[in-house]
Amino acid sequence: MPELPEVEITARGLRERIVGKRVAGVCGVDWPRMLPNTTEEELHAVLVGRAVAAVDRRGKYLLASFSGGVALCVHRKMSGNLLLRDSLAPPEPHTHLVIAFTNQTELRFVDARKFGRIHLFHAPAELEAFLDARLGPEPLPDLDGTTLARLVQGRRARIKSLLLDQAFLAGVGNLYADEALWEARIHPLRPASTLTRPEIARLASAIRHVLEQAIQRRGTSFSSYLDAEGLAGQNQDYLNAYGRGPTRTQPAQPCPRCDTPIQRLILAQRSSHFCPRCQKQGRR
DNA sequence: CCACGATCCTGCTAGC
DNA sequence: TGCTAGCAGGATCGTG
Repeated sequence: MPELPEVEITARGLRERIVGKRVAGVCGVDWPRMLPNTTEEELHAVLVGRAVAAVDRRGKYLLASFSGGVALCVHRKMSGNLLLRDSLAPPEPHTHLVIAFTNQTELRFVDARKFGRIHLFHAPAELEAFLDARLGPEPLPDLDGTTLARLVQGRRARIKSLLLDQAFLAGVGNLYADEALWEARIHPLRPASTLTRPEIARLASAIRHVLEQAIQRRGTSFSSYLDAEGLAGQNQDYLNAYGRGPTRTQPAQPCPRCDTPIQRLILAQRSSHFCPRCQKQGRR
């Protein structure tokens, strides 16, 4: 599940390698629904001959800008990967879009689950409007207690629901929400409005910390995440809460802080993992 | 404002 | 061994 750190690593990898490269062709679309506002034909017509001007990230979106202000906005959802390959390299299964460059390399969008989407924008203002309608502030580099307190102000939803809401805060998903709440010792179901100022400060710093650590470890390859070169990250070896609750087949793993078995609960149809001793529910 | 359920997809695995 | 049912989950949308 690519969240902010995984998208950041991919963006950095691609930035190094495709900025300045010129598009030779667009092909391979076998799943039109992945292009909600364009088609393979339009992408080909618009992109061929243009050079990549920049590769950026906003929230979990990867942005590839081209000369002339055209931009692609990629959301990988659960299983999508963006791989830069030699044009002669054997094709990956589940490739749904290929952007070929004139230097014999190509960017491949590979997505087994077909949840990923790519939008085309013709001008920077269109892209900005799309992102602004969906994304709250970026947690990196400098989310602090004051900012988070302001965001939380007047919100009575459960804190984890807010962390998953991209319009509340951009880039945090299920995995890093669980990790940040564990680190800050806050129960996922706590109504946001009941968080104390010290708890909010701890949470802000925990969010920054778990994201920065994951970036240093080149992302969490929990299921299918790979970077632009097709390499796995390392952060899955350092998770404290996520994936450590009991499952149908596995007993709960201990909390690394206090050895209490990690618990699991379903919130917004997603698993939440937390330590019942370190992360007290408190009053509701 | 907030919660919840449905939707979209398919690889994986438990269990028969 | 081979099949099937159930699970996972980000964003969006409709309902209460």
